[in-house]
Amino acid sequence: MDTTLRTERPQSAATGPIAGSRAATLAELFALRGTPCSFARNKTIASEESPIERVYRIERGFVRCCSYTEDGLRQIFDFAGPGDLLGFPDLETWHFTAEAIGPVAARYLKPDTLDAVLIAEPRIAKALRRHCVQQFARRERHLVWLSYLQSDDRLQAFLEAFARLGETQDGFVELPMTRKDLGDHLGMTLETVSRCFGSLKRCGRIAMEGACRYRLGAERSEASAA
Amino acid sequence: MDTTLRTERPQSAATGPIAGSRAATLAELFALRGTPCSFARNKTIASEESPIERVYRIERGFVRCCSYTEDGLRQIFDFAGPGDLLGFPDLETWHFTAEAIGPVAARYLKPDTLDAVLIAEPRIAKALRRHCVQQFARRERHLVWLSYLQSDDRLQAFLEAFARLGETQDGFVELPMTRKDLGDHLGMTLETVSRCFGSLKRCGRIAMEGACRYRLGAERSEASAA
DNA sequence: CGATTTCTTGAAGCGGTTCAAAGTTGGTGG
DNA sequence: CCACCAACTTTGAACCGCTTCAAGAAATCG
Repeated sequence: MDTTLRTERPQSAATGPIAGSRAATLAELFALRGTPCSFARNKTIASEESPIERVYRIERGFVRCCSYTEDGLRQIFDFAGPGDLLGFPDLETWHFTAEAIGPVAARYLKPDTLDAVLIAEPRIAKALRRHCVQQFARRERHLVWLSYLQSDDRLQAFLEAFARLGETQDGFVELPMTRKDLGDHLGMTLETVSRCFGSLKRCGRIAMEGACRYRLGAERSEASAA
Repeated sequence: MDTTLRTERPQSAATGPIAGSRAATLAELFALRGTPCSFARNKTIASEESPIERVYRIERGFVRCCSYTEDGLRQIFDFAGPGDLLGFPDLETWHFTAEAIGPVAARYLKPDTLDAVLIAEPRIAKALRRHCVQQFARRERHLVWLSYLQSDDRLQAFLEAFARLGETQDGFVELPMTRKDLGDHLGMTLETVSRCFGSLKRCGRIAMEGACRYRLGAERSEASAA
C-alpha cells in the first residue's frame, strides 16, 4: 500500500555484513557482486520479449518501464529510480521495455548467479519476493488512479507519490520526464497534462519553478494570487 | 504475456509425485497439505489491510479481487478462478479484498507452513515467484486496456482473455459476474458495459445466449442479421 | 543566432457518464 | 401454477471531460 518499494537507499559501504563475502540484503548483494554499467539518455536498457540476461539495480538516474502497442502507443507502467530493481531471475523474457530517461548508472547480476543466491540465502529470496509483490501493489494503485481519478487528481496523486523519492533540499522536486511521458503514464494526452499542471497551480495545490520543478501544497514563497 | 497464470488445471490425483509426502508443484502442495474450505455467494474471503493468515488456492467458483476507495467506489483488479492463488506468504497484510462471486470451494495453507516449504523445496519457491510475476504481468496488461482501448474493445479484450478459462462444451462461456462487476473491472459504468455488449453483438463480434453466456466471433447458429 | 524540441493555450467534437425509465430474470409464497 | 417482488439488464437523452487539431511561446542545443 505504500510506495517504499525501493530497497534501502543509504548503504554505508564497507562496514557491517558486507565485510564477509555473504550479502544479506539485495542492496548489499548488488554492491558486492554486481557489475557496474551505464546508459545514455533515451537508450534502451531492455526490450519487451527479449531474454532476460541481466537483472539490474539502478544507482543513479531514472528509467521508463513501458510497453508499446502495435499502433505505436506507449503505456508507461513505472518510472524506476535509484534503488529499484529491473528484471526478475525467474522469467525467460522481459515483460516490458526499459529505457533511460536521462543518464543512468546501474549494476547488474546474471540470473544464474541470482538463482544460486536465492537457494543459498533465504533472506535474499524473501526480499526478492517482497520486492516483486510490492511492485505488484504499485500496479494496482496505478489501476485505481486510471479508473477513478479525473485528470487533475490523477496528476496530483502521481506528484505526491513521486515526491517521496525525488525531493531536493529546498522542498522542490525535479521531474526527469517530459509531459508526453507523464501522459503515457497517466493515460491522458500531453496537452491535458499541461492543462492539469496549470489548474493545480491556479488552485494552489502545487507550486512550480519552470516546467520541471514542483513543490506540493500551497505556495509559500510567492503571493497566493487568486 | 499470456494469461495462463493459473497453475496446471487437471491434477490426476494420487498417482505420480503425490505418492511421496513431498510435493513438487503448488497444485500438489495444496492438494496434499491444504485444508478445504468454502464460501457462500458474496461472502468476503479476505479484507484489504487485514493480516494474511491463510494462503488460498481456489478449486471451484470465482472470486473478485478488489479495492474500495474512501468514497465507496470499487476497482476490481482480477477475477480469480479455479487454480488461482490468493495471498502471498511474505506479506503481512492483504493488499486487496477478496469476495466470492458465487459459491467458492478452496484449500488453504498457513503462511508459516508455506514459508518452510519454500526453503526446503526450491522448485516450489520458483513456482511461487513465477506465479507472482505472472499476476504482475496481468496487471500491466490491464493497465494497457484501461489506457488505450475504448469501451467496446476493452470489453472484447476482457471477453477474449476470460474465454480461455471458462469455456463449456458448446463453445459458449458463462460469465459469473454482473454488469456492475465488469464495469468496476474495466473502468466504465454498468450502462456502458451493457451498451458495449449490444454493439459487439450487432457487429457480430460476439454471440450471446441470455445476458450471461457468450461466444467469440461471428454467430454461426443464428442468421447473420444486418 | 537560428533550428529543433518541448510546453502552453484555444476551440470544436466525441465518447462515456449521469439520470431516468422500461424490460427481463429468478426466486418466494399464496 | 401464477402473482409478486427484488435484483439485474437494457435503452434513451442531455451533459461534461478529455481528445483532437492547430497555433503560438519557451526552452535547449548546435
